Amino acid sequence: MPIIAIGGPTATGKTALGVQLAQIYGGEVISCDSMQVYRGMDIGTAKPTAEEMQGVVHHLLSVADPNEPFSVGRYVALAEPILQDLLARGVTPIIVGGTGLYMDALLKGEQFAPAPSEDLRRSLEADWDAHGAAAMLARLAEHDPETAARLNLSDRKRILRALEIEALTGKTASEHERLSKLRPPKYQAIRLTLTYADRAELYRRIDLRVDQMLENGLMDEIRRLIASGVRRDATAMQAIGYKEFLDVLDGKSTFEAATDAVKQGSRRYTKRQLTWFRRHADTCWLDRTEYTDFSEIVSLARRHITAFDSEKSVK
RNA sequence: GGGGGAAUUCCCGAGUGGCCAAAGGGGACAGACUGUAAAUCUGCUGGCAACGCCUUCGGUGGUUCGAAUCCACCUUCCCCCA
Repeated sequence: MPIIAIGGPTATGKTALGVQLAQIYGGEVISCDSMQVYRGMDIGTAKPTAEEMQGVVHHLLSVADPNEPFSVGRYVALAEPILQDLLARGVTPIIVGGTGLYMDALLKGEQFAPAPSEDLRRSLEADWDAHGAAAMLARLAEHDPETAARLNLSDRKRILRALEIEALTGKTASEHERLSKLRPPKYQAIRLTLTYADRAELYRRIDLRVDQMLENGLMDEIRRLIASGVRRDATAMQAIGYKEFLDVLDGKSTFEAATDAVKQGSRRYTKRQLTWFRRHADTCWLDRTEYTDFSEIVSLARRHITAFDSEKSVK
C-alpha cells in the first residue's frame, strides 16, 4: 500500500475521506494541520471529534501547548517517526490536512537549517527596527545576492530568516536551498486533493462552517484558552477564528465584524491553499462539485490509489 | 409644502474643464513560499484586432475645440425647516 496524502482547502471533507480510506485499507491518519496540533483548540480548528474519527487512529492532534511555538521543523520531527513506524508495521499511512508546507516537508524529508535562536532573532529584529528594511536587505545582498534579489523589501520575515541562516550555518540561504532541492523526495505518496470547482459553493460551505463553530461554542473555547493563560501573541493565536474574536474580547471589534472577518479570512486562506496544492502536477483532484455523492468521491479516490499502486509496482 | 446636500468603475471613496479608464483603500482573481505557513509576501482588477481604438463617472439634453467636472430638466437617496 502506498502512502496516501489527502490535501485541499478547508471544509471539503478531508477528514471524512481520510477515515473512510483508513477503514478500507487498514490505515492510520497522520494529521497535517498547523493549528490542530494545539491542545484546547478544537472547535475553531475543526479538529476531528471522536465520533468523526470512528475509531481510526489519528496522530498529531493536540500534541502541543498553545503557548509553545510550533513550526514545520517540529512537525516533521514529530511526524516522520510516526510515518516510519506505520510503514514498519505495514499500516497504510494516511496524511490528512490542509497545511501544504507541512505535508510537502514531511514527504520530502526536508532537512531544515537550524531552528531560529531566540537571541539572534531578537538582535536581528532590533537591527531591522534601528536601520530599516533597505539596510537589512543590503546586508543580505553582501553574501547572498540571489536571495536578496528574490525577496521584497517588505518581506521582513524572510529577510531576517535568510540572515539568520547565514549567521547560524555560515552558508547562505540560497546555498542551503540549492542543496535541499538536489535531494530527491524521501517518500512517494499519492496526492489526493479535495476541492469544489465551484468557488461560490466552497465559500458558502465555509461561511456555514463558521456559523456552526460559533453555535458550537467557539467563543467559550477562546475564553477558556485565555483564562488558562494562553498569550495573545502566541503562534496558536494567529489561527483564523481565534485572533479575530480576541479583538471582540478586548472590545476592539464587534461580534458581527469579527464573524465577517473570520469568514473572509477563511476564504482567503482557502485560495492560498488551492495555490499551494496546484503546484503539484501529479495531484489527483477530487472535485466535489462534480461528484456530489461522497461515495463517488471515495470510489474515485480508490481508483486513483489502485492506478498509482500498479504504476509503482511496474517500475 | 419650503430649503440644503448627494449620486463615480464589484464595494467604499478621491477627483470640480484637458495631464482621467479615473488617486487611495477593500474585495475578487492570480502567484510566491525551505523552522511563525490558518503565517508572510507579490502581482492584477472596463473592453478590444491593444505603443492605438472603443465604452464608462444616476438619466436626458445643452455649453465648449474638449466635460466625471459647467448649465437645464428629470429620477433616486439623505438632511433641515414645516
